[in-house]
Amino acid sequence: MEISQKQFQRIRAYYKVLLPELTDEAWQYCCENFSIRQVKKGEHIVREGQICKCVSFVDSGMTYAYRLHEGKEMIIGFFPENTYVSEYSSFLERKPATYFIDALEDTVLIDFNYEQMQQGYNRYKELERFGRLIAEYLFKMLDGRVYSLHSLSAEQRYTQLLDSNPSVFQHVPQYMIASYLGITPEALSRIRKRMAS
Amino acid sequence: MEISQKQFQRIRAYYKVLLPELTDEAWQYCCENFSIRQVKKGEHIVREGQICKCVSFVDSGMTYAYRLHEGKEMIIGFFPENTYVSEYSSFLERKPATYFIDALEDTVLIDFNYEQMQQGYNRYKELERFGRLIAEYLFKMLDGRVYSLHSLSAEQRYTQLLDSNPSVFQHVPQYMIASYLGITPEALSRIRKRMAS
DNA sequence: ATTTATTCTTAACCTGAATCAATAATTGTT
DNA sequence: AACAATTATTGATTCAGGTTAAGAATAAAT
Repeated sequence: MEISQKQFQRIRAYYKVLLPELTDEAWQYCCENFSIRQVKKGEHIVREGQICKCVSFVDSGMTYAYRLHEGKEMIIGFFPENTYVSEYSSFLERKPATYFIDALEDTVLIDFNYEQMQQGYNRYKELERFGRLIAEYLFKMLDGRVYSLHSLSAEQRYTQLLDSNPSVFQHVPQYMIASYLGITPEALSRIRKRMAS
Repeated sequence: MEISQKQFQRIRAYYKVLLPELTDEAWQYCCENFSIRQVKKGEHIVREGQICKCVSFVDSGMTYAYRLHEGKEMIIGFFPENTYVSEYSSFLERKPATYFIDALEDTVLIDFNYEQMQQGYNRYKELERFGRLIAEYLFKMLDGRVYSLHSLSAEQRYTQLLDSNPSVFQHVPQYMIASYLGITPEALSRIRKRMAS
């Protein structure tokens, strides 16, 4: 599918945040190797058990990752517009994904697949660096998540999410947020009630 | 302080696990820029509030990371011999560390500081790659930790640690393991009792 | 607009782990 | 060996959050 000039611009802007020194040459390589993917609400983007083949930029829409655990959906995270999403451990190690990634709304993804990225790393020093910066960025995300799950109470985790990522509440039903926070929908409802009064 | 030839060999072996293509030239650069540090039991390696200046290879001994939270030590992780330890978010962003890293036993560290690493990244494509692989490695560690804290019960987390990292139990008092698991020492004691019978 | 499905709330009760408090077992020290 | 200090266990009590079950509020579909 075609990628519009506007989309290219947007992605490039996001690249530049991480990597100001991106050259036209390396960018050209990226442009030639992106591929675009449209996913309907409720469809899988990554399937548990299959190797995750790419890192995807969420151009528009909303995605989330979840794991089936003892019959329940445990929600790992939300990845809105203008973020990168991937089952990164599966992607890195070429092993079956341990969780799903689905579209919560109709979503447009821009994919960069494993082989293309590895080739990019080999050809362009800056892309190698981009790979490092992506990994470092993802590390920092998880670092905050570990802190939150390890040291904060359910209520503190909720308030922290409200502060740090309020837009999620516009897109995601409350029972999913509860699962993300590691509590039941009932518990979240009670926390909200307690905080309102 | 001097680094022995034996120590160099050991570290190189650990580099090669992540990065088989390490050349002699890049390795030479590393050797010239390592510095060695001896830390006594109970001493700080990284202090909360100060910028973490290096990534350290634990050549011998035992280290652990913990955060002071509401008056209590929350133990983030254990880093034994032959692993890398750092307050990596602080290191990456040049901002004050949010937790401590201490020596649990007399420990020998081999430090690679920020400026040296950045310079290495610029000079040697392979070191840039090494930086990426380190970040990816740390990502995978945290990914498992998030899964454990989010989806497993205290007892499951304990059994998982027993399976995946039994050597920790030789070096670390039980109350620290409890904190790492996110429970009290009393709760861990009860879990052990329950499992024994 | 009415029905149907989904999501959210509330209440009663249950459970795993926290807290408080005391004792037992280790480990370290002189 | 005797003492002090640290670490681990056990019991009684409390509490956050889970479970079950029902009803209220939204949203979606015909």
